[in-house]
Amino acid sequence: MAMRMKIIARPTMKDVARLSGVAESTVSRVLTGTKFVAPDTKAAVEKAMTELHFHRDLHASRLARGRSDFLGLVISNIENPFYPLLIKSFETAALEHGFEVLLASTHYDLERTEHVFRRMLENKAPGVAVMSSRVSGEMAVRLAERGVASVFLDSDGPGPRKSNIRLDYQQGCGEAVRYLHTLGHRRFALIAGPQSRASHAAYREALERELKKLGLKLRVVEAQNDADSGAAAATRLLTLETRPTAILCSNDLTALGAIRACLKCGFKVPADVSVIGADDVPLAALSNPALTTVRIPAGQLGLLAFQTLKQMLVAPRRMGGETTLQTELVVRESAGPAATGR
Amino acid sequence: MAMRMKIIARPTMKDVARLSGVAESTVSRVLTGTKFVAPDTKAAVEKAMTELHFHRDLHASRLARGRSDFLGLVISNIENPFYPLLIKSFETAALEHGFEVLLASTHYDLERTEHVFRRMLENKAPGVAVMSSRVSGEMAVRLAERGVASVFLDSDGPGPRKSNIRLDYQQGCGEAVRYLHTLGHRRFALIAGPQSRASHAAYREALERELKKLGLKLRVVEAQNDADSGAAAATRLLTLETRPTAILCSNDLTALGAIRACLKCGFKVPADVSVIGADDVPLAALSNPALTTVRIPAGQLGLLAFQTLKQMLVAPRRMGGETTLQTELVVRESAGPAATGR
DNA sequence: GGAATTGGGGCAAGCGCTTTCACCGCTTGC
DNA sequence: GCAAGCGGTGAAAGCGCTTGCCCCAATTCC
Repeated sequence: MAMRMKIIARPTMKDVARLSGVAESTVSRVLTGTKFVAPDTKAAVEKAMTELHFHRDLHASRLARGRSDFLGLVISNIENPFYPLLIKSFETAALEHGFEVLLASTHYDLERTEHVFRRMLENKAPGVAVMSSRVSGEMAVRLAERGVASVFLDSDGPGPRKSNIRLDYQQGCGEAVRYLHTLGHRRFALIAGPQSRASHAAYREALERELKKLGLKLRVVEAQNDADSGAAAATRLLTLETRPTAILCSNDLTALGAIRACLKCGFKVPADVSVIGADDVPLAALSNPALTTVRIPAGQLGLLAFQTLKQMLVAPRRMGGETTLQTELVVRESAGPAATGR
Repeated sequence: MAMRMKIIARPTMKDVARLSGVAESTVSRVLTGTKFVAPDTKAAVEKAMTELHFHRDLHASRLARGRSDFLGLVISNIENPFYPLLIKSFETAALEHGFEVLLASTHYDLERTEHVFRRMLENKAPGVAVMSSRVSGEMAVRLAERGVASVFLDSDGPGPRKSNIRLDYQQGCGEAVRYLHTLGHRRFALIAGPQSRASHAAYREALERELKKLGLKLRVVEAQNDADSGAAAATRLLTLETRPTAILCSNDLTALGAIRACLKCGFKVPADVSVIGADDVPLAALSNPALTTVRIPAGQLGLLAFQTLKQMLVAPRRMGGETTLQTELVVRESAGPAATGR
């Protein structure tokens, strides 16, 4: 005689409780580990769970618990190759500590940004990391009002329940400028990202400050953050009467575009013109010539963002703090000795 | 006299209902739009909501509703530059249709994969897209058993509640082989990804089939999916007695590594040796020489995955289907006329 | 003009879990 | 020997929302 199997489509804790002959509360306790349960009771419950293919319902759990295990991670656009490593390290750290990650992109769009933050609130995320530089600080206030901790990147400092991570471009820019100077470069240009974004403006200022120390000027051309725009900007620079021998870019994509433009115009890189990027995107090392660049440690950034958030969750209703992350020059092949003459 | 403001930390629907003088059910109805509500009632409710800064609790909503609006998107590793565009298009489509995306990476790790799928179940995702080729088909069964629809990439065909998207490498490989043949190439090599993964094996077979039509053989070297491994493989190929004039790669990263290795060994690309990649990663166009490659339309893939899932959600408890996505050769600079002699 | 329909909205029973409180049977302290 | 303490478990009250059902008034129909 075949066993009469009662197959339950979506078994609940009640089913598990009944099958193992305990109360629901006990099942809950072995599930969450919040209280000690006698070994054989526990074993019986676990047996019943596997038998029924039980999976707890996290929505119910989060509702009853009153808070969720989601951490928000807000970025601007996942296609920016700077993000994947950041996301990965944030996610890994979060997972290890029992959080889930709620990833959302703003696409630099106001409406979408609004939507993203509403989503964070509606999902009751206890904390959110905003790793996009173009989100107004007002969002931090709105989050804080609802008790949500936040950590921003390159925003205007910490606030209540809001921390900030500052990127120190000075270090990396200094290294880059001195490196180029040693190689004999005297005419510097920057293909800058949109100056409306704080981080791009900061990068430019860091560069200018370093050059000033050497009594040198910086020629700035503004561009978008993509390769085409970088190529166009480079072309403009190369047709100048006194063209620069060193071109810095606020971004690796722009730099890659600039290099292509140089080659297309008949200038060798780095023999005729040196190009330095910023970010140290994974593929920077693979292009030809391999890109010399000012590295922003994306992996560390993701980890730091998580840790900062975690800390704020432990110490509720307190002011956030500020941490600084260093940048550094990564020397590869796209910069070399300055060409003599012009 | 100052108004006595009753500030509620986390207002609930009950608060909104009380303030606007209606029942909770009515508030719910204006929130979800499931039933018509008279304009002025609606206005009153909305006014109360903004006044209280009300945000609905999605966990409660999902519990009451009995299902969630999460769609799972399982990838292997977000650092693979093939994914960002795929993720973006999937996410955009999902968002437009009122879904949320639950992104998860397997990292080719069994334990982590297990965790990922449990997470999908626990979050009651009604459907999940598995865009990683190394997830066993058993997962589809486990999902289907719980009524979860799934769509896989390059798996072993459709099944109950499981659809499949097949990448047709034949088209792109054919174009690549004929293109190279026309350019005079006769000695072909493939730097193949691990043959244990179905998609890599399929790529190799497609290539061999096309070459057979021309009476040519393919020399295969196996490598990992990264640039270093590609470089090593290329170096091996170049030191062969009869070295190939055309090197195909099952992946752009490998190809980029291979090109660097060629240059390092003193071979010009494409003058001395032609290299063709696969995927068409965003930065393929930016390297030097710009990479000629067999494109896998990541954007279309993401969209298709969503649409397939959506369709299965509409038609419950039915078999899934299979769709094929074409690949195509994108001609850029890394392949050229075969060098004469050897 | 009375009956039948209909649109708008209230009531209340859950959704599946967590957690407080209470309880039971035992060991421990004096 | 009795009170107190304690480890293990159960009963039940929610968590904040959705939704089936019902009701009331205002229409519409004969």
